[in-house]
Amino acid sequence: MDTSKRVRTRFAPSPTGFMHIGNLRTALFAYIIAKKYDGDFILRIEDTDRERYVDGAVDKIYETLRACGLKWDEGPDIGGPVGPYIQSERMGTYKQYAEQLIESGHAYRCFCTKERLDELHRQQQEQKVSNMVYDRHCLGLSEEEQQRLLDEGVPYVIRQKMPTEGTTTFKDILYGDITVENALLEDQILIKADGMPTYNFANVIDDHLMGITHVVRGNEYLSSAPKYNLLYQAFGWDVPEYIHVEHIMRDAQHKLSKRDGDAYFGDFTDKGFYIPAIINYIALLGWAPKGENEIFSLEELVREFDISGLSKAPAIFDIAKMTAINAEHLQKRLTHDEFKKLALPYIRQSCKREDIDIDVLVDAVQPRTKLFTDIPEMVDFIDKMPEYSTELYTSKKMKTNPQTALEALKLILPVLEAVDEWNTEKIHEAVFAEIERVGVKNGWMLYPLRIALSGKALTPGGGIELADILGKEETLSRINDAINKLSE
RNA sequence: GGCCCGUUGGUCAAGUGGUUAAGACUCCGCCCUCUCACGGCGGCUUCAGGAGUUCGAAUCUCCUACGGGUCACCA
Repeated sequence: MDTSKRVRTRFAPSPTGFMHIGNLRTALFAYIIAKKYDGDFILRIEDTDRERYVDGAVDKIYETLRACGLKWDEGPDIGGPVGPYIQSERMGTYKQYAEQLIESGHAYRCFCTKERLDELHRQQQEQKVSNMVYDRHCLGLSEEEQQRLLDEGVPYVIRQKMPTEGTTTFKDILYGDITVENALLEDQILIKADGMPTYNFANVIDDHLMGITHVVRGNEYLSSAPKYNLLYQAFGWDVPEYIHVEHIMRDAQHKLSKRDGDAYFGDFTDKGFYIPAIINYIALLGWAPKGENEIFSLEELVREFDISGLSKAPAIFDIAKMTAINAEHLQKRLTHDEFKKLALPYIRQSCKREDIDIDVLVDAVQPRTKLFTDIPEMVDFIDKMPEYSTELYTSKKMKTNPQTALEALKLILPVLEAVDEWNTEKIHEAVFAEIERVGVKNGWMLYPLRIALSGKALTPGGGIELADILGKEETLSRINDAINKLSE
């Protein structure tokens, strides 16, 4: 990879809806590469297709990129030296360059109607033509004929004139040199009948004018890349370096699509994923770090990234792995305060009580949270003791059952009543003194306590932690209730 | 169908002619333990197939198979 010039990459989405996770990953790699080499990351909106334009989609792009921390150095909202950064505002430019190509003999006007093109296509299919390309009907038009059609106001497109012989080679950093026969290349449309440029043309013009040095894009553009090279050559411009990244798949046969309900960025935040973890995971899809660690913040990704770690094969999306990465971030990377801030809204979904020790609760919840959405169910027993069966007191391993539980709770009640300073340490001290005095195993005493305070088989923390969270009054009250329940 | 690209365990993947073929996730056991989780230990499972080149191939070459991409006045 050539980094002798200032590196400039771009993310060039079309405002056609939500942010696909594969698209976001392309943006991520473009961002990382720019930042890795202290370069610029540019945002350009490709809105040349008026049919597919969706209102609000541009805002969605800004919003998602910002949420992910992919800060752009130049873009439609903040401007920059090579704007405008919205293609629909650059119309004159494209037309002008296309005309230039006509004059230099690299392009020509085509007046073919949609009907003729459809018919041509139908015939080619019928005859099983292997290389179905435009038949260059309008290339043979005389000057006079062209002028006549122009005068009549017949709509036309501008097509690129491909060489009929030889080969074209382009270079991709990942794939190396790829060579194709020029005869196989179609005379692709550069300017549409409505005057708008096609993606294929606008891209080349903008990437050049904006000084893009490295084009990071989806693998679906790999086969059209030779045509771009020919365009660059026709203009006498330097060709940028390409990095085509493979798709993210649902399984070996299918790309991740909206049908699966988990193709868009928003789908994952809705499911309780933490944004830096999403970024971390998608970076790992199709890229492998040098070392063994795979938990990274965005800044660390920039530091660790190396182009040689990129994969040429499609990667299958694995929600289980993403969940594990998410858990790592939540449990290990976040401080108590950071986690508290993010988790509180989820805690409050099912736990409204204010008279509990929230910090102890947060500490209990954090190491057990894989997804934020796990939290409400985890803490719902705090507001209200759930209905539960006394069979919960039975544990083979702890050697407990409803009878021993009643015994244990009766012993523990006065001990807890006597605790003055209500915190985990003091409660622990008092309870363990009692355990020692009675001469029983920890579990024999503590397991029943946990059940009595929660009514659940699984809880965030053991009996002592729960007691601390609930406070002295509530703890004693719940133990009394349990004793009554077990006495029946 | 033509052209282009790819193929290491269930998944992500390291590996660039000589390795007991890393690591992570998943799953299963065991340990730790006041449940679960965490943590620790261990296990299952991999070079798509076939020819070559070579003393030696997951690594190089060719063929086959399979998969993906592309063949729009969409991007």
